Amino acid sequence: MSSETGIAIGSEPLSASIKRLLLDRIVNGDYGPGERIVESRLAKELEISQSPVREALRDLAAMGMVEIESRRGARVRQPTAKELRDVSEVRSEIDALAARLAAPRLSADAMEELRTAHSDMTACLEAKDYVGMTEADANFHRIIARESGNEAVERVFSQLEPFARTFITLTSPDVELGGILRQHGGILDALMDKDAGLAAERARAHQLSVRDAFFDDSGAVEEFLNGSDH
Amino acid sequence: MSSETGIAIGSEPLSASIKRLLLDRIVNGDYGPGERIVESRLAKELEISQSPVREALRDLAAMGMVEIESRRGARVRQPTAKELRDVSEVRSEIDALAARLAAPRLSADAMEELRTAHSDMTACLEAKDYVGMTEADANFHRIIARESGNEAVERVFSQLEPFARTFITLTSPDVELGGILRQHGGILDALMDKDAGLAAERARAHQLSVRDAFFDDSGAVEEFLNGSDH
DNA sequence: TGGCGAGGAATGGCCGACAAACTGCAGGGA
DNA sequence: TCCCTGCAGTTTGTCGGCCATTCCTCGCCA
Repeated sequence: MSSETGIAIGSEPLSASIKRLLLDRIVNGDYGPGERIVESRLAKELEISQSPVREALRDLAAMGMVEIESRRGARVRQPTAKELRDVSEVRSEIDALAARLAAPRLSADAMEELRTAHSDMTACLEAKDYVGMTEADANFHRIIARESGNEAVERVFSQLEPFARTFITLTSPDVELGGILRQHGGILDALMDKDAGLAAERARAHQLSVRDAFFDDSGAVEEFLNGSDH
Repeated sequence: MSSETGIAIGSEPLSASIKRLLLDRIVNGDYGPGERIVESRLAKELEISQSPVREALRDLAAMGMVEIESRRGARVRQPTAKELRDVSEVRSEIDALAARLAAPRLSADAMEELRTAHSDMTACLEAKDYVGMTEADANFHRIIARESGNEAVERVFSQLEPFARTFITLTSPDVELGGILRQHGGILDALMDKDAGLAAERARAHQLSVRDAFFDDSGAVEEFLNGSDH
């Protein structure tokens, strides 16, 4: 389960719960691209005040998931195909750096985590559980980012990661997911061999192949390409 | 002038003005590292309500300039030397990517901007105007990021850039600033030759040399290294 | 003497309300 | 017919206030 209607989780601030709720709705496509999110309306729907909603929207704007124009409100950011490519391109460098840094310092525990994430993903693919697969996929890369020991890498990664989720949600059946798994396997192998250079190169190639998928495999994404090119 | 006491600028939201004000105070060192920023106190000082202050703090937290703990308030983030190194390392990849992408598509206007930023920086160095120099420095790199045509590069860059300013503020007289200028010159030349590979390599080397400055040149920063190394 | 719990002050989180700003539309004049 | 102007509805940005939690101090008890 990801999230139903319930919001409160323990003593966590309301705004954080709302942020997660909105993120879920966005990456799952409940909110259409470009759709407007009205603070007061959402507040009424959730039976809370405007303030926490406002804060959640600000956080999402900082992540780039929504766009806020002064005095004109927030709307779900529709990443153009170009932007998703842009993000993948940056990810190719970030993930390569992460892999290079992580390789020599991977603990046995972390390797175990990576193997688990990888087999989770394999299982999800066989079960055709694409949502679960995106989560496992994100997890795989997140572990590497964390194990890089570089806080800036972690932060940048977590900012860019939601875009990847949007991608897979949009293109799920079209993309050759088995290829992603194989690439992950290659990265995993290189990391276990503590071959930093190879791991970095494979991580980079992986993201670049994701980038290129936006052209070839996905008709669904292409329709977003509305004059964003110069 | 950067900002005095006045806050309002045109019809811009209050929170944005406050954000700039706080950023100024932080990078200029008016707020000590780790110092607490109390919402109600600041609101009273500026004779406004809590809400815009709160929002500004949230924005700064998203940038990593302050740290907010739930129910425990905000404090100025003190980047450890390790973290500044981390950021520089990420920047080395981001800036290299930016330079590589920008090289083949640089317009004449953009090149002119770059030359201007470079000579501004030179002038500031001669005038020993270190604050102006940080601004010109930031500008130089920002132009390249913008001209990369990759929105994700731009966004990530703008998130990481304030850390660099902290760096120079902290280390101003200690670092061999002339070296930075020479490196900028090298990047500029490569860009004008539209040599993407060379520009990228020089941009990367530039940031890595910044990273290494945290060890050699600055005693002021070293005191922050409190067990953050593993 | 030292640890521990009660009590008070400080402060963040959330609320409900309101004014200013923006949007869209209708009506009048060129 | 087209553009400018005024009006009404909607929504943001800001306000002031209240409650709950956290932090700190002080007195109690072992």
